[in-house]
Amino acid sequence: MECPNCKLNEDLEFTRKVVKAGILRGAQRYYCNHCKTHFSEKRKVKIENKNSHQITILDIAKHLGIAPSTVSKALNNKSDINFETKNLIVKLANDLNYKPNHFAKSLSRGNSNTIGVIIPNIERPFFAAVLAGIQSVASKAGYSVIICQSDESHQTEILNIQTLMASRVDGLLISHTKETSTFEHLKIHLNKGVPIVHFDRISNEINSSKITHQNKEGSFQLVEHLIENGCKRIAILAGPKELLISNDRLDGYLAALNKYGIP
DNA sequence: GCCAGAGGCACCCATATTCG
DNA sequence: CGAATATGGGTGCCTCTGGC
Repeated sequence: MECPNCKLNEDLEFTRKVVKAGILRGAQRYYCNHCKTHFSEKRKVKIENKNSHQITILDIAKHLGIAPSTVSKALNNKSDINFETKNLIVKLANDLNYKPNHFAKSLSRGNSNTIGVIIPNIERPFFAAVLAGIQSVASKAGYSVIICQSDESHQTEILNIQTLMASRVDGLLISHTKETSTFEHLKIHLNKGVPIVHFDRISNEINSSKITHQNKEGSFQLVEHLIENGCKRIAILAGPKELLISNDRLDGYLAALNKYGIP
């Protein structure tokens, strides 16, 4: 132990002059009577990196005795690198099973290549089909998708948005809960320039992109098509409670039936 | 002087730690 | 207690070196 100011060694005189002065953030604190200053004990063991098992470009660089930036260039097919050096780096990366850290990539690039999706209920076939479509398109574009379920709870929807934004998603696709009537939790992010797209359940209160379908008109055309193709009797199956037909869709069915006088 | 190859530093950002 | 610093991985940009 040595006082950083006096630089005195740990002799008898020194031990008389330095006294323990409590614990500060896990480290022993001392007070030097000679120079009248406080100082902390240096930590002897460096805190291990929790992800130290993961191979990084630094490991590859150290192994080959070159700079990390050279490794980065080699692994990302940049032009200004020697062919043989590049081959050495790529071979070692393969041997060590190197995988890029996506968090660090998003840190430097400012984007995560990830899209957040919030749906009210994953059990509804409609949303399952929408998710399949989103996943397919996003994957082709090189994006990953994080899916959250609000479970028709406004509070859960807010928490989902906070979680997705903390994960630095590049954009958000959302279908609101039935409880949602205020949109401040979305406007904050929209004003910061985060792309937000509403689908299925939309609101005109918020100035975002919207994708919806016309239930009433679509249902009307569906029934009309059946009637014009010879159907005389039409049964409407409501299904289980969670799959009940929406009112506007039912209005469409009934309007078409009334038009053709079919009970 | 020009060019290719390589090195090194700042930056991104949140969090933990250190220090006065 | 607040300010300063370190940490993590990867990239962009600038600088340096050596060969021609």
